[in-house]
Amino acid sequence: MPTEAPTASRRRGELLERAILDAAWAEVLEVGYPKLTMEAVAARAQTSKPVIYRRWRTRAALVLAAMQHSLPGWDDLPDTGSLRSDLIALLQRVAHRFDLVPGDLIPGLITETFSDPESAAAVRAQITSFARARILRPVLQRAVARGEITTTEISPRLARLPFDLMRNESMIYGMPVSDAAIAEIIDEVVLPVLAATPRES
Amino acid sequence: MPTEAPTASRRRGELLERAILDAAWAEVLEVGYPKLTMEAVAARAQTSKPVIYRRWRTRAALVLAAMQHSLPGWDDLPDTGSLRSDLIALLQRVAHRFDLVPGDLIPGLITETFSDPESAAAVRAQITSFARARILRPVLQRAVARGEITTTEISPRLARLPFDLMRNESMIYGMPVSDAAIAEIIDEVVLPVLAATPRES
DNA sequence: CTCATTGGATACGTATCGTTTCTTACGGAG
DNA sequence: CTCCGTAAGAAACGATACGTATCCAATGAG
Repeated sequence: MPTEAPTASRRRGELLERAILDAAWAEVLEVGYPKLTMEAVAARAQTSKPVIYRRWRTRAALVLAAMQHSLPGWDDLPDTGSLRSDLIALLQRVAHRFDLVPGDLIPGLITETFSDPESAAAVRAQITSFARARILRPVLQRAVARGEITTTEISPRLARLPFDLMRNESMIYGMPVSDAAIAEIIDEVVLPVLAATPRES
Repeated sequence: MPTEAPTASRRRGELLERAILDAAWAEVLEVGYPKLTMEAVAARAQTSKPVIYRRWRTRAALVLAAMQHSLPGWDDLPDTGSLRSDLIALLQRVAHRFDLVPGDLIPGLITETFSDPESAAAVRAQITSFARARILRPVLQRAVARGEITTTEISPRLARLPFDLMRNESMIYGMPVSDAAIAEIIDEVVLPVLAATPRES
């Protein structure tokens, strides 16, 4: 009787890959990004360093893949009755998503990919994935239908604005973005600028 | 005749401290934050590791001190004639200040101080030093005098807004913030929200 | 059944860590 | 001018993780 399951059989392909990504994500959650080592990931996944290095050339690439593998997708937001409450619900959902990611991970990835434009772009794409998720769009459409605003055609900058402010808040303070901060962002910045902008004559 | 000046004499106190901070800053500029090693700093400063560790317990503390030691202060902004051009000038100055700091440094410091609240707060204080510098205040005062806005009494959130957006831009893209981005920030966000906000009755 | 592929174990040399030990230069007190 | 406490500086420590090379065996395709 072996004291520990000696790796029932030798894994390959998808199965092995998922095991490594799961191990990497578990390591990030447990020890944080700066203390994550390839050796620890290999040990946790019950494999060896070369197997990992064959697939991901750097720690950053591995962890980015692990993050994409582990984070859930975006569900639709229910209609909460007003633009303001829709926005609150949206940003609270963003905040909850941030909570799934250790606070040192995003800045860590930015730092380590800084001198490699390709990986830096990959990190940036992940960070700004809100844009691709088109998560703001339905909120604006409902607001137009209610007559609260006049158009969904806002500039890219404006569409980014709430998310940029959330990301900034999260990175700077390194803790969950509070409901109070969300309310500030919406009431003092987002709603005023949405109200002011599409006023054509 | 010695091939290299063998450290003319043994330095102490202020002089030594400045030499170390200068060496640390030079290293950051040369190799970037992730590749900066205490040994390299010691070598460049012509001293030894224990001397550094006696003063700063971590790499992050050393580099933060080096940054504070090396960055210039804030000069007053000349009156450029309008709120918009004043804001443009202000954010361009912020952008130039960002250019003095390698793009991987701030996220690197955030990452490494993440699990030590005290150092994290020190980093945060440095990052948000715009607030303490009260650099926005005179711009608003002049705008009030011109009749462009009605009050300088804006909320802390609004006072942070331009800087938060600049910082976000800089961290995400890891390159100098373009004049186009500055113009977007001002024309699509800051000015509209300033115009919309202090409208009482 | 055979064989090319690739997982997995191991070990290598290197780099840097943070600390310890020891010597010696400096500079203030008397 | 001398003495002596303080701190600089050199060297070496064990530890850890790096990224790579080598080797063997399990696997699955044909």
